[in-house]
Amino acid sequence: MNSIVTRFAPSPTGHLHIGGARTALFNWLFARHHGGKFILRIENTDLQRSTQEYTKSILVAMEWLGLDWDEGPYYQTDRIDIYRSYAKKLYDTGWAYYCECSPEEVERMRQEAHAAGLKPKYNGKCRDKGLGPGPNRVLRFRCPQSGITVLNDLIKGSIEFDNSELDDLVLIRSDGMPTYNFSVVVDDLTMKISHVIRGDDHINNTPRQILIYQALGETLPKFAHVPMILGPDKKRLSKRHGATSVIAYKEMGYLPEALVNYLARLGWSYGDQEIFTKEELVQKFTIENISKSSSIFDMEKLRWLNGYYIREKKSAEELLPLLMPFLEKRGYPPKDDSYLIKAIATLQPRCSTLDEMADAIRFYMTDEFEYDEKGTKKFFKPEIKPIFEEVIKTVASMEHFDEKELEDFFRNLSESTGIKLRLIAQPIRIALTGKTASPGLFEIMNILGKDEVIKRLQKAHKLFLN
RNA sequence: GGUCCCAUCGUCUAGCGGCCUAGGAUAUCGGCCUCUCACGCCGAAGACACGGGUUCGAGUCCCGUUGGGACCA
Repeated sequence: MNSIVTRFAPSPTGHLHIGGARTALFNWLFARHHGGKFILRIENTDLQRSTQEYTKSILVAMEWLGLDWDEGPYYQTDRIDIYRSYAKKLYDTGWAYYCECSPEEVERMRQEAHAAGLKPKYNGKCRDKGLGPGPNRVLRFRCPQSGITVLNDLIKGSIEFDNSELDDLVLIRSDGMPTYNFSVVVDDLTMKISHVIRGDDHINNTPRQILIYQALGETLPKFAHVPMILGPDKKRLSKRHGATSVIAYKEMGYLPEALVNYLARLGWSYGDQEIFTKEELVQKFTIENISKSSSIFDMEKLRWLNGYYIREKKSAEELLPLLMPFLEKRGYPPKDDSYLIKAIATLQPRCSTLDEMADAIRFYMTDEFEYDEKGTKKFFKPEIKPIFEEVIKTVASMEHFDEKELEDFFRNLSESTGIKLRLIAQPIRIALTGKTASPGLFEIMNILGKDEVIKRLQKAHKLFLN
């Protein structure tokens, strides 16, 4: 048994987003790599913005990604007493003091300091008043006024902070709720977290947290601050960049394996390798290989990777149940599994997402589709009419109607008439699919079946060749 | 504004002082394959932000500048 313990601690104020998912993934990978423990903790002390729906949604997203946790989910709201007992400890040892300054007063201090060209911070007015607990009083940390605090970050290296830059942060608000910087310390130390792996937007919070650890006489966990994920405009990835939640990618037809692979490679690398199974990631993941600079979320590469997983890493059989919800959403008439599997196999190299596949599969599901207007104009020329009729006639009389027989027939027809195969194939393709691009003609004829093919050919004949 | 972080092709990255004429992936473009579209294969174009040092030698180490980002306000 080793003592590696990591955690993911989202606030349920929104769906699990891409950045959070990657942080969770890195924590999970690190724990699994070392045979340690991965804990899930819900930081819901922001009562105004936290909801149960978002909590649920985050758990669902974690499960969908396959990031299983060994303990939790713990909820901070269940742990208020713990925070208060640690707060009392700090108060009893003189590391914390009560402050009765009103929010307006503190705001004024900041503005005055700012106006005077100083750091805008709390001026320590109540520091030495010796106040006890009481209504409208907050508990503040007695922050050292001098010296430096060093953060030895596993990713960024050694970072020094001047303690004089820090002010006496609030530990417990007047309503009795702990602040983020306090609860996170208490949680991480009581849960025996060995490695705190989180976004580097927390770097500036870390010296305060370190000072609290020290005041409590506790040993520090290791810190690893991973760089942010940015949007194409190099700003922190957010709603205005479009889909940012894991759930949204699920709904767009991305596979969890592809998203995990993509996220793992965003800000982390293993030589030139691009494709990783989850087992490989667990085996190969190290914090040393996390890059120090932020990275831009590249939807195009995710799309490529998802397409790769669809065509190379999944069988048509495996894809079927995953595709079903997308088919149902479109209200297609039901089809046999064996039929669908054959259809899916022809679409695998042609689709990057399940959503695309559900669109592309339309002509297999129904003959109610629009005909590509430019295509019909271009390929249904009067001179093709006798050929088209010959096709209907011969195809109707075919015995096997398999790919070989079909291909032989079309090639012979092309040769005997001297008309290029594509000029024969394209109107047929449009008649069967409505489009000028599709899977192989003989494949789709074979899958659709003779009766359906004849039916569609006759319909197109009536529409475009009369 | 203050503090902190970061800096290799458009993007993700390899590189941890000589193996670099800077490699891979994606995207882009061209070719091949071909019944169309994809897939696949082959090829092209494309980067060490800038300036000083250190060193026999710097993408790699140090300093500065510039640029970007985060946090606090």
